[in-house]
Amino acid sequence: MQERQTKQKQIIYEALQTLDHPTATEVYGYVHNKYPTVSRATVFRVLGGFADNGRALELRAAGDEVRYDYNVAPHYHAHCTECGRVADVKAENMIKKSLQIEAMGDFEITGYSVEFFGKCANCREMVKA
Amino acid sequence: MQERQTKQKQIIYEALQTLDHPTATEVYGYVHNKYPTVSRATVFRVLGGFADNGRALELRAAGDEVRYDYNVAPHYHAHCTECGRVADVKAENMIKKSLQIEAMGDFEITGYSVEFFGKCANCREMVKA
DNA sequence: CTCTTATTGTGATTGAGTCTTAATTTTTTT
DNA sequence: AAAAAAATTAAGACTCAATCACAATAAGAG
Repeated sequence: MQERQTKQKQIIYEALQTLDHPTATEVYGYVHNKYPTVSRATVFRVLGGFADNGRALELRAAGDEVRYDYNVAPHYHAHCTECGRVADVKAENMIKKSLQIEAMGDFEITGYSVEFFGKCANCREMVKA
Repeated sequence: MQERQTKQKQIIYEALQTLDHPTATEVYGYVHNKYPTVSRATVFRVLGGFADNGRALELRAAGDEVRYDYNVAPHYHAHCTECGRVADVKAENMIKKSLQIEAMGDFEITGYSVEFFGKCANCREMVKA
C-alpha cells in the first residue's frame, strides 16, 4: 500500500493554494481555523511530504522560516529581506546554457537554485513613515 | 567610537579561516576548545557582525544551519544535501547579462544568489556501503 | 466487513539562535 | 598613567520552528 489520501492532506493543499507562499505555521493557522483537530506535527509532516513528492516547493531564505509553493512549474522567487514575503519572478534562461563550471569539488550536482532579494513595496513604505 | 578589536573576534576569524565553511556551532567548538570562556552568544553575535560588515558570507541551504565563509570574493557554492557540507564552485558569467526579468512583483531587487545542490563524495560512498 | 499499515494527535523534546543584564575591556580623554 | 565613556562580553534563561515517540485512528485492499 502506498500513499493514502486523507482529509488533512486535502486541507493543507487547499491552504497552499489559498495563501501566498505561506510558512508551515501560516498553513497551520489556516488549517487549524477550519479543522481545530489537525495538529501542528501533521502540517509539518505533510508539507515535508509534498516537497518530497514534488507536489510543492520548499523555499528558504535568509532569516526567515521555510515557505511552501504549490506552483512547481519553473519560476523564480524574490524574497523580501524585511518581512520575508515572497513574490514570483518570471525570467527565461536565467542560467547560461554554456555554463563553464571549472571546479565543483567532488560533488555530483543534481540541481541549483536562484533566489532574488530585495524589499517589497510594503516594507519600502514602512521606511518612509 | 567605532568597532573595537577584541581577542574573541580574532579567534573567531581564525576559526573561519581554519574550518571549512563552518556552522556557528562548529566555530563555537573550535573557539571554545582554545578559550573555554568565550560564550556561544558571542560567537553568534560576532559572526553576524562579520556578515554585516562584509568580512564574511552567510550561507544558507535546505535543512542545514547557517554556514559562514571568510572568502568574500565572487564564487559559488555546492551544498551536499546529505551532510550539509559546502564546497566552492568556480564559474564565470553564471547569470546571463541580458537577463529578461518579466515580473518582479513590486520588489526593489538588491541582489541574488545562486546555489548548487548535490551529493559530496563522502555521502555517495555511504550509499554504496 | 476485516485486516494491514499508513497516517494522525498529543505532548514532550530538541536545538539553533536571541535576549537580558551585570561585569569587562577597549579606546578616548584628561 | 589614570579616569571616563562606550562597545563588547559571559552566562544562562528564553524563544520558537521543527522533530520525535507512541498510542489511537482511519484509508484502502481483499
